[in-house]
Amino acid sequence: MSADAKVLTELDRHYLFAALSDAQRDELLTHTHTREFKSGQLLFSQNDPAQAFFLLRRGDVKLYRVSAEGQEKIMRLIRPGMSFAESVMFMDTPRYPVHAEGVRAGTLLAIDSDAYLNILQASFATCRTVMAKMTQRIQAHWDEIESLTLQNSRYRVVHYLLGLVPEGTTGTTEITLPSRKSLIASQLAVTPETLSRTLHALGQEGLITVQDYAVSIPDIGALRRLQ
Amino acid sequence: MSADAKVLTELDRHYLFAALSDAQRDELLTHTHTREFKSGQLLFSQNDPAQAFFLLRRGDVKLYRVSAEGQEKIMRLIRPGMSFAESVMFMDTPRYPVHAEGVRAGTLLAIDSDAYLNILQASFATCRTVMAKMTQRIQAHWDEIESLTLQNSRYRVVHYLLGLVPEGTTGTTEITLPSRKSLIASQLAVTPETLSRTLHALGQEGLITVQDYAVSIPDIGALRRLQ
DNA sequence: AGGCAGCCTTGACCTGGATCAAGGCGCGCC
DNA sequence: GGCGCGCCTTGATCCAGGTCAAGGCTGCCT
Repeated sequence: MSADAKVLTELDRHYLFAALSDAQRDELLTHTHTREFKSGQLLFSQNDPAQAFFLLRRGDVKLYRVSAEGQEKIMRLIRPGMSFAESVMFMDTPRYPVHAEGVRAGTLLAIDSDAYLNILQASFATCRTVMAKMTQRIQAHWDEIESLTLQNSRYRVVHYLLGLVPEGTTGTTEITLPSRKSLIASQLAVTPETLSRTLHALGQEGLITVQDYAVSIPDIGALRRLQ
Repeated sequence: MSADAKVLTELDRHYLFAALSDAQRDELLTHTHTREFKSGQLLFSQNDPAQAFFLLRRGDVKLYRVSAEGQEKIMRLIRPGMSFAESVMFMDTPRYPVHAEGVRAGTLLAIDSDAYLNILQASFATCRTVMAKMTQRIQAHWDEIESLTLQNSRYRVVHYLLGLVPEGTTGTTEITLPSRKSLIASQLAVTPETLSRTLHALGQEGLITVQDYAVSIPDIGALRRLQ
C-alpha cells in the first residue's frame, strides 16, 4: 500500500472525513499537509490564531494549559487516529484554546479550516455529524467537571483505569497505560506522588497489580464496585 | 405589546433564533409550547430522553448533577433569556446529561428538537451559528476545568466576581449577585462556609464590601491583579 | 564502565478547605 | 407578637492531598 493510500484509509476511519464523498475528500487533501514533530516540540500555543485543525497519525500529543504559577494541567492526551482543535474552526476569530506539545515524536496532518468549512456548507449530513461530535465533546466535559469536583482522587484513578478496559470485559484483564504516569496524573488533576500512592494502595487491596506500564486487574467487577 | 409579540422579540434576541427567517421562526413556534414551573420543581432528570430544548423567559433554573454520596454540583445557572439543553438534540439517542430544577418560579419555552433540526437542514448559515455557539460552550468548559483544577478557592471567587462586572469597567463598581450564595458556592465547587469566609477575607482586605446580594468593588484593578 | 538525567516511589510534614456544630438574622405564617 | 424555617456566618476540628526532600531504577551518552 502506498503512503498516500494509507493516508486515505486513515482519514476515512475518522468521523470528520467518513461522511465526505471521494471528490470532497480529494479536494480537502489539496489543502492538507503533513507535519513531523519531535518529543517536547510545541505545535501551537494557547491564543495562537488558528487556520488549521489536526489529525494525529503517529506519536502522542498533549493539550494543556498553564496556570499563572506555572503549574501545567493536561486537558487531553491525543493518540494516533484522533483529531484535535477541530471545533476551533467555527469561532469568529479562531484561536487555539490550549497549548499543544509533542509527547512522543510523530507526524500529523494539518487540515485547512476554510477548506473544510466549504465542504460542510455543501452537506447537511456532514454538518450533523460534526455537530453530534461536538455535542459528545460537550458531554465529556460535563462528565469531567463532575468527576473533578464531585469525586476524590481514588475514585478518579479507578474511573480512569476502567476507562482503559474495553467495553463489556468481565473477569480478569490486562491493560497498558497509554502514557507516562506523570502525564496521567496531570490529566486526573493529582500529583504524581498521589497517583503512585493510590495505585500502590489499590495493589495492597488486591484490586490491581502494576508493573511499569502494565496493569492487570484480577476482578474487574470488584473495581467497578468502587466507582 | 401583545404577549405573543413579546415572545417574538425575546426569541429574536437569542442566537438560535436570530438567524432564522420570519417564516422559519413562525413554523418553529407551532412546535413550541410554554411551560410554567415553581421553585424546586424538577424540569427534567439526567438520562431522561430529550425531545425538546428550552429557552428561559422568567425565573431561574439550575442544571446540576448529584454524586453517588448525594452531593449536588451546579453545572450552570440559567437566567432569563438563556437557552439550555440545545446541544442535546444532535445526539443519536438524545438524553439530558444533567438534572434541571427551578430555583425561582418562572416560565420557559420548550422547543421541539426535530422541528429545529429541520430548519437547520435548510440553512447553512444557521448551522454555522449553532456550531460557533457550541464551540463557545466547549471553550467555556475548558476554562472551567482549568479554573477548578489549577486554581484555589480564593482565585475562583475573585474570578467569579470579576465575571459579573461588565466588560471594560474600571475604577469603582457595584454588582448584584445573581443568586443565593449557596448556589454560587456550588457552582464554584466550594462549600457555602468557604465562600462566606472568602468574601469576608476579601472584605477585610478592603477589596470588596458585601451587603446581602450587593457587592461593591472600590478598585476593580486591585481585584483583577489577584487573578 | 561510570555518570548523568528522567521518572517513579516513599516518607515526613503542612495546609486549604471540608465537616460538624452552634448561633444570628430576616421573613412568612398562625 | 412569637414561632419556625431558610440562609448565612462563625468557630473548632479533621483529613485528603499537596509539598518538600531523599533515594532507587533505567537507559543513554561519552
